[in-house]
Amino acid sequence: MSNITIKDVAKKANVSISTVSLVLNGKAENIPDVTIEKVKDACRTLNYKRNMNASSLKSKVSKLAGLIVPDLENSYYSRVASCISTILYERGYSLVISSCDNNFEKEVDYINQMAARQVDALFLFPSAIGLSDKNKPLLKKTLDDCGLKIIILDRQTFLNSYIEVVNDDFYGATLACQFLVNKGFKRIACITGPKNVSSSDDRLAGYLEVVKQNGIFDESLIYVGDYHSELARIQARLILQRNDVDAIFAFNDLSAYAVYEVAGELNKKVGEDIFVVGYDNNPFSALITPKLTSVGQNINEMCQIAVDRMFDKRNVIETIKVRPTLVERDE
Amino acid sequence: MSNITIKDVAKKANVSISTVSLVLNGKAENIPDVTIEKVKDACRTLNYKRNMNASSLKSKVSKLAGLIVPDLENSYYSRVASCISTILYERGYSLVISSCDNNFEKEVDYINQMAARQVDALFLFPSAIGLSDKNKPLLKKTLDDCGLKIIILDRQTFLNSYIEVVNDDFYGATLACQFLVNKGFKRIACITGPKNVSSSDDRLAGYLEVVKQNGIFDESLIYVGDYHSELARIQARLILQRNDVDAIFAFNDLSAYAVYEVAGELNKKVGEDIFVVGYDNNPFSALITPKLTSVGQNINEMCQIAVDRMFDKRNVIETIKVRPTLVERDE
DNA sequence: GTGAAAGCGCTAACAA
DNA sequence: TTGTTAGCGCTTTCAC
Repeated sequence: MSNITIKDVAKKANVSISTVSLVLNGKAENIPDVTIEKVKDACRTLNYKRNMNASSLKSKVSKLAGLIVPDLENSYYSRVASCISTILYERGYSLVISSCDNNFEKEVDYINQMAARQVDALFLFPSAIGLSDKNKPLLKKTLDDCGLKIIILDRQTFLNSYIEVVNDDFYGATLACQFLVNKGFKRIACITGPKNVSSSDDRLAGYLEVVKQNGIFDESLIYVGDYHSELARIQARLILQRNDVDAIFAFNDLSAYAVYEVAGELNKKVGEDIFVVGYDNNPFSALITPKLTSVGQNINEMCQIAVDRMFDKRNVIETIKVRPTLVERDE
Repeated sequence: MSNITIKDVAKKANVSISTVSLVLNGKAENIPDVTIEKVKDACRTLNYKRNMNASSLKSKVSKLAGLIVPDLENSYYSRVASCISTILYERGYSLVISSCDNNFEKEVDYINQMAARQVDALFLFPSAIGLSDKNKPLLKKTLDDCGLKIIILDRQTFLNSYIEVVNDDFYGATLACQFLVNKGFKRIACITGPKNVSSSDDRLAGYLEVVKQNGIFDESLIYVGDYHSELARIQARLILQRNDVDAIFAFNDLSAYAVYEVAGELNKKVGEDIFVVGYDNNPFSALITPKLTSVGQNINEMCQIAVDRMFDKRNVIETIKVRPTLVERDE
């Protein structure tokens, strides 16, 4: 830690402390260019480093935002983290990122930590466990008490107290399903996510909407998954062994990969014997053969909206739905 | 922002400010339990939130660490970020994570920003561009001037001024190559990374060591890649069309995936007609068929060592090499 | 064991 | 236009 302060700079440049502060904060409209230069020179020669803690203590603006995600190792969240960080960088903000690892205690802890750090806004991707009936009240209390500007992302919480920027999962599912219908498939199975998780419930609603509208609904074609590989493999095997299914709408890409795997074992060819569409647009989907068509959340758009809301002084409490896009690939 | 301060807590609990501070910092050895309880109660009822900025301004300890990576979207770095964050959480530290997106200006900027934030330590994964002959001097100057405790990760910088925790790429390559030799392969090609990037150079040295020692060296089996898919596909095609190659050591998993892809196009079967080993142990390698055997950097070990060094007051400047492991899979 | 008080580095209102 | 000054909320000696 350097101990060169604004005071040293002022002395070196032969100006007052407040002049230095003004220059440093770009509020130097009324200060002659020569003075500005003198100050900047002094900063450079002294190798002055600004102390944001002191500045934020006084000004109540930390130029720091917080991001809490359920699992940073998940590529979806790391893409989001990267995206928010990039957008904030343009505005001179840094980002504290915490991954609660789907642990509710940690989630609450991190929210409080963010408050202690005086972040100017907190972007929260609520974990599924935090949104469970059991934990939701404490989550709400923590959020209310922390006094931060909260922007909820990804999942609709129905807490009705915060700005929410969520994915339109219903719409995304209709996109995927309609795509399959347009290809002429009539026997379209799906591998869902866990029950009572809103993303999966919404995707299922979208699926039902399309199959029913097209008169090809068959309840036995709905296979409940949990977004993980093991169960998806089991369900994929059951589906493929039926021999009466044309296409599968997997509610996430990981489940779609399981279909690829099981198809290989059963000597079926994805893209010929069975057609698959995924959800999430995981980067790997472009690497497998055949490349997987997948519904892609518009991460950039979501993050951009979220950051815009962070700086929006009006602070309107509302839920904004971001529509995903179907990324068509090989098949 | 709540405006309840330590002062309010003191008043509420009928004790002095310093008593509250002592309790809050766990330095309350000489304070009776009743008093401690009174303070804690007051904090709870007032919903007091500690202001870390003020605390760190005074105490010179921010309980904040910084991490700068070249690209957070890359799963390797997001795994690292998650790992360091988890380890630091145990010690009550938060982590500011910045992704410089392989942009050197941003990298320098972020280093200075971390200094301004008074982080207690900075973990830096230097970008390739930052380590180029052109930029290295400025990188060093920035690092020296920032006055932070620096811990370089991943790549050896040869700056000789900082603690470095790097991957032993030479060793990892010998592991991969020896594995192929043990399987009885004699015609082992490789797809390297970019020239003059130390990780690739070291892996090549490891490859050469093993093939030469086993008398199966053939210069024409070395195919220069760049860690990206496009070039890897071109090289993979050339290799497979030779029809005299048993096995391929791809210097990263992405290049290995390209071999899978091209093999499919040429109607060759990975695991039968051609054997592949990768490097990086990308999570996706467990999902493709056949599952890819890959050299895995020991991320946990690397991060643990790095964090240990952060708290090591002796501050010995040295380079620690972390040995990777071969993760054997399907083939 | 507890309290008073100085001051960390900075900002901003006010004065000159 | 520039300088003086009073804190921001907290830690930490040093008295009591």
